[in-house]
Amino acid sequence: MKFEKENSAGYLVNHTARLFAAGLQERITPLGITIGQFPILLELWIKDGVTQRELLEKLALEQATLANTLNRMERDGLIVRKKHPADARSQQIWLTEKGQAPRDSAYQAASDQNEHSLAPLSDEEREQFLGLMRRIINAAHSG
Amino acid sequence: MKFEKENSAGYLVNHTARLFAAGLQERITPLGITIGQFPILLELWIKDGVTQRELLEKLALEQATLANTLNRMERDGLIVRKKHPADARSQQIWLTEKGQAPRDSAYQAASDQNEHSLAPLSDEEREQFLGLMRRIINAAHSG
DNA sequence: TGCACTTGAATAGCATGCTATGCAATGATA
DNA sequence: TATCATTGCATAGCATGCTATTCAAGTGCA
Repeated sequence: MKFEKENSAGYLVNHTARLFAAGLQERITPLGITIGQFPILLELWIKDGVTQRELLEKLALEQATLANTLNRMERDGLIVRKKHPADARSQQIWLTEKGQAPRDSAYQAASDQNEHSLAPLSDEEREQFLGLMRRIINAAHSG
Repeated sequence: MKFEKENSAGYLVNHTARLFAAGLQERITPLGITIGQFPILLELWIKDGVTQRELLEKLALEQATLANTLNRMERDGLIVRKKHPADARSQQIWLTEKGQAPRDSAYQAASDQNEHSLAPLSDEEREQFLGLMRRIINAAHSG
């Protein structure tokens, strides 16, 4: 039997993901944010003042991963947690000024990185690529 | 300005990679190996007795990442490091019986996971998917 | 030969992400 | 109302992967 990693979807997708991550990392480090914080910030830039649970519903992360990343974001001054008025177990998560500021630059950085990594693909191929991944993800979550 | 993560290649590829990783993890845990060890084992199953540097050339990893994972593999009894006869700085990395044993089951596990994750795609689409990723990776390494 | 440069590898320190566990607040129910 | 289950979250502990640093051993050259 044999197995070639270069023909393995799992290996290739892992490698590809690390390339994207490294590129984005480099672009957003100057903004004072990190790649793990990025998806969380994307949600908070749409709507903050939410609970961790509400945030979790929009993110493909485990609860513990989110809690840990929020800890680092609070440490870094990007967010604050405030008492929830109706439920003492939970807190509302608010962006600070420092968390709000990098929004547009971060959007731009992510767009630039996507453009850079996808440079070898035509527009049609880029759409194919996104579509294939969406189908893989949907299938994983349903079956 | 706005930015939707579900339309971002970087976000989707990260999510997809985590799905593959989680699935493979589950399949190979019973074999006593982990997903980080997997690519290294693939190379050692082809040829062991090599130096860390030779191994590194075949893997898309940083030197420190490889050294750390090899440490855990040694701790877990999958490999042994033996003195290199000609260069005291380096060592030869050999698979133990425990490192050799899971080979065929591991190949099968990875194939099964690929098959499972790619289930929603036709054969042609799977080839497209692999081809697109190879082009992204190649472009990243050359430009 | 002696000294500087390079190479091979280990380590420190960190972020990301996971599972498992703990715990307090809330809710439901007898 | 007292009890038990559920919920929301934090923490411990780990693997993976990165950058930066260190260090010993080898190499090259004056």
